[in-house]
Formats: sequence, C-alpha cells, structure tokens
Amino acid sequence: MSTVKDQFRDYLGKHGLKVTRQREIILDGFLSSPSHLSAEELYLRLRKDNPNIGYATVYRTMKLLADSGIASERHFGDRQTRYEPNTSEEHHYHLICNSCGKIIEFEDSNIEALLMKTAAAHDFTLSHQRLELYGLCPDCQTI
Amino acid sequence: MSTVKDQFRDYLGKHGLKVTRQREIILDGFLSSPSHLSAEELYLRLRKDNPNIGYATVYRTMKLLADSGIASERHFGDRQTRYEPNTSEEHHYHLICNSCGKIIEFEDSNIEALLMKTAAAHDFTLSHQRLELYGLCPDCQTI
DNA sequence: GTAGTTGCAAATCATTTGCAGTAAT
DNA sequence: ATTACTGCAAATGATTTGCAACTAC
Repeated sequence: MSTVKDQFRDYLGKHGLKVTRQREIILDGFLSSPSHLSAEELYLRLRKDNPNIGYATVYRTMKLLADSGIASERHFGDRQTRYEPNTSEEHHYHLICNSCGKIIEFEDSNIEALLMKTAAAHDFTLSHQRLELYGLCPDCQTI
Repeated sequence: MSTVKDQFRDYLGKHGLKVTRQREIILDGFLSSPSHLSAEELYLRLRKDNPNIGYATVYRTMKLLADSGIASERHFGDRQTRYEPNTSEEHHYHLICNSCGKIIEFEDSNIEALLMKTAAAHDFTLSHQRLELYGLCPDCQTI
C-alpha cells in the first residue's frame, strides 16, 4: 500500500528533487492538522516543535504538495491561500458560515453527477471543481 | 424605473456619501466593460479617457459598488480580486478554462434547486454561493 | 563532489491608508 | 461652511526570490 508520504517521496524522486528533513516535517504537520490551514498557520504550528524551520520553506513545500497532488489550494473569503488534503477521488464541497467562519465539508453524489453533466454539455473536460455555499450556520442564526 | 446609476446614487445618499465625478466615471466604466475585470484592469481602461483618475479611487469605488450590491467580488485562480455586475436575482456559475483562461457563465435551475436543498439540510441560511468548474474548453482540448 | 535546499532578509504584488488639497453638499 | 473625496506616495500583508551556507544524493 502506498502512503501519502510514499507518494510525496515518489514525486520528489521523479522530479530530481530531494527528500529533506524539513519537507517530511511539513508534510507530517500538514497531515496531522485540521484542514484548511494557511501556510502561515501551519508555520506557526510547526514552530512549536521545530523552532528553526523557515517561513519560506513552508510556503515552498506547500506548493510542492499542491503540485504533487497531495494538497489543494483554496481561497475562501479572506486573503490567505488555504490548503486541504486531497481525499482520494470523492469530490467534496463547502458550507462556510459568514459569522463564525466555520467551514463544513460535505459530499453529494447528486450534485457531482449534475456538475459532470453540465461540464459535458459545454464540451468541457473537467479537471476540478469548487462549490462553496455561504450563509449562517445553525449556531449563528439569531432567533 | 431605477437604473443602476440611480441605485448607486441612492446608496451614496443614504449613507452620507457624495456623488462625485470619479465615482460616476468608474461606475460607467465598470458597466461598459467585460465582466470579471480586476480593479487594476479597470483602472488601466479608465486611464485612457481619464488620465487623471487615481488608482486608489478605483479600489475604493469598487468596494462601494460591492457594498451597494451592484457588483460582486470574485476570486478565481490568480491573485487579483475580480468584479462582476450583480444580475438581478438569478444565480449563475462559472466554467473556467485552465489553458486559455476563458470564463464562461451559465445558469442552471436544477443546480440551484439542489444547492438550496443542500443548505437547508444543514440548517444553513444561505446568503450566496460559488460554483466554479475548471477544465479545458473545447478550443483548448488537443485531439 | 554536485546539484538541490534552507533560512534569512530583501523584493514583489495586490491592496489599503495617511494626509494635504479639492469638491460636493 | 462643513464634511467627504481625491490623488499621491508610503504602508501593509501575503507570498516570492536572491543568495551564501548547508545537506541529500
């Protein structure tokens, strides 16, 4: 079985890039953190155990993770780029609370089927998709 | 009948803000340009006829247009914020070509109904939604 | 040993803001 | 008159890059 770490090592090898201590630390940190962290947030988390790790290295490595297909870059309302692990092949979507910022992931095969059909109707070869629903979560709705 | 220009004047008046020559020029320019322009692109267009208009004024005015409900801010792959006019109440979605950058808008009441239902299932009060399908447009698909 | 990598600081890019002069109310 | 607005230049915040020292191969 191939773990995500193997997948990354493999990608690095195939591209003449090196497996370094920092890259492994960053990948580990990314995988064991909540989803949708920004590079800066991940950097701050990693700092705790690895005070010597560099800001730029985190940015560079997150780009590598995105290139290797392990992570996806996302932009929600704010200015920062956020990363989420790529879950096998199931697409998922997001509900985002305008008030508390909570991000809820969900999947829906009906939606997925409909989007596929839509892309096909426009002769588009689909690579990826983004669906975000913004509103107020149950907790933030005043009565 | 209320035009978009009236809507903007109205918004300004109600908020103790002033109707200025620059704001009218920027609104006109925005309305007569292709959709999905960034503030910078709009600024460059406006410059041609109004060499004295300021960069910051365009940014500030685009924010006003967004606040007044005339325009919406959007983020596609790149770093810039893009603006599109708000078309009455029909929601629309985007197909974006990874190769040539073309942006195609479409509407789909089936998708819309499904999204409403999904939000309701999570007890979310929906405010707005984003759906983007990325891929290759017919022209960019190599055979 | 060679080529890629790191960490720092400086650079960049989009956007925002302070301020003195100007214009709308 | 008063208060908001403009345009410039300088500031900011996120991200990128140049470079000399370092580390994986």
